[in-house]
Amino acid sequence: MQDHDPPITERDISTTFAKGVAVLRAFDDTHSHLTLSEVAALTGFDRAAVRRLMLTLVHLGYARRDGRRFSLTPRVLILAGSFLRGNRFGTHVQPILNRYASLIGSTVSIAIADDHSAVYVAQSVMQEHEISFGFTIGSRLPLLSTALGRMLLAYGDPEWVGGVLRRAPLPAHTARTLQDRDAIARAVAQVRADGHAVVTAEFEPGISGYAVAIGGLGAARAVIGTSRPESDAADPAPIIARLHDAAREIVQTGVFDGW
Amino acid sequence: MQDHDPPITERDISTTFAKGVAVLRAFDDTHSHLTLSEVAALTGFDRAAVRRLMLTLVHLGYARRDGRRFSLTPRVLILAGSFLRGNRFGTHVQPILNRYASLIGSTVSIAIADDHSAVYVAQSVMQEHEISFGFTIGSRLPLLSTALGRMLLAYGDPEWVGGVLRRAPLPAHTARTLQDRDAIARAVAQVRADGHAVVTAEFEPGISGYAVAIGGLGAARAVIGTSRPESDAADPAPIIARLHDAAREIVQTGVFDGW
DNA sequence: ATCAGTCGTGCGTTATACGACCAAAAGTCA
DNA sequence: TGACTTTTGGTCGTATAACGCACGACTGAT
Repeated sequence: MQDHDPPITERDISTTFAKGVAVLRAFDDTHSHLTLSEVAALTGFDRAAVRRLMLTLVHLGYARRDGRRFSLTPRVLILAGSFLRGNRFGTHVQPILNRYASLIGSTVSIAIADDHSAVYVAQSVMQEHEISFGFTIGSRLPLLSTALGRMLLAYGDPEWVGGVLRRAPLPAHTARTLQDRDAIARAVAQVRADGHAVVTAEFEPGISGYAVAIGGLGAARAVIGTSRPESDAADPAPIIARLHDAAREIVQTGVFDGW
Repeated sequence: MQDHDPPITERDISTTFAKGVAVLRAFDDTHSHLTLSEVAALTGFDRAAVRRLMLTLVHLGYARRDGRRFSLTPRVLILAGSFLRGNRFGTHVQPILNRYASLIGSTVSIAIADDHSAVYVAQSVMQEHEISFGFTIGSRLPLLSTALGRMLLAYGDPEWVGGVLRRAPLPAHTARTLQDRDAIARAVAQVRADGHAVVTAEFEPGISGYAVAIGGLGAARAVIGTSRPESDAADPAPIIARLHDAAREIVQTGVFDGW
């Protein structure tokens, strides 16, 4: 794709390892306790292979088994922890999020694209606010119907974007969810032109989402955004401006540099 | 070890997958940008194998390459995110930590054992406090010289504990770091008897650490603790009591159930 | 230009994945 | 409750893919 460093990566990639990661990822918020057969069904792999891979995860301590059901252990947090530490996430990125969340007055989140979803990978924390709306790190949002998602699409690889626009599921979360894929494509083009995305009530009724890219048109793989009651925001411009400020600061950390 | 569910796991574990995970884990806070040779040296694997595994990670989007150096991408956060969501971490565990941190007046953290270290996997967040002392999720502490570590040892599998007591590195972080392994073993036994650990100035000068187990003697794989200036704490009992309260609440979430 | 270090590749050996089979448990219906 | 069907987990042999080693090319210093 954008791998210009080594000519290309053909098939000197380890399918076994890739499958293992896929097995690990079969566990998400809706599937936290799975049987071997369920994992096999979710990943499309052979049950025998899934069994070996799952037992490997158990052996390494990343999964536990209780009878026939497997689940992940907190040890998987270590996999992310090394990245967080190595990139000074807690000391450099998190404070930026917290600061702008205070300024804006609503929870600020960073998301990246994964499959057909935008996934929260970081979020501001505010002592008072308890929890915004149940969306936390790891939450998945539809790319097509949210501000974060459309911002990711606007700055994403055109080939990938085309595929998502054509094939990604498009459930009508609300009465106002855009159902016309061509219309969504035009909306994404507009987002690209504007440099920011505002989407109202297409995913959660009465909620408007705001998002800008972290980095420039070809360099951005992550987006930052917030959401607030639709009624709140007569003028989105101040919010967008703040988000751009935050994005600029985050770019300077280098954590979200292109990959 | 404690796998009584299936008789035992012998060699129906996938070494390729295990190696891939090890490669992923070669990236920590002190090694965030590595060459193939460095990864090979850190893991002890062949360079060719490391190359395939790294390219696999790049292909999957979990790593990037810049010339000859590889580094992880924020996508690795997704691996943890699914666990966090699936176990309602953000909505159930995190508030407990935050609440008790306010009560106690210092940052509260959860750690698990990994290799010869205790690793932070969760931490309270306090808007005001900015950052406690540079220790964030992913931080590694020596098992032998910290309260969190000795608590993990006190409730850990005896065989594993013996190995750690005998073989784990024991640098003298401060002038007061216990250097006699037998004395540390006795201290760990005392911790097991007490049900809590207090360690003063053995890791950071002027800082006392406090820790209790999350779960009972055989069921605890995680510990919760805090640290504060040595001068603060004439009487550790109230702090320990609070930590026990927090541990009880966290046990009820089931997130840290034995594995 | 030399030299040390690193990366990429081809081939023989080793180990993994796949599919089928069997046993056992779970679910179903009378 | 009983026997039935269905599903699940574990095992075994074989084709296939990955590993490890060695060699050659390249990069970047000194």
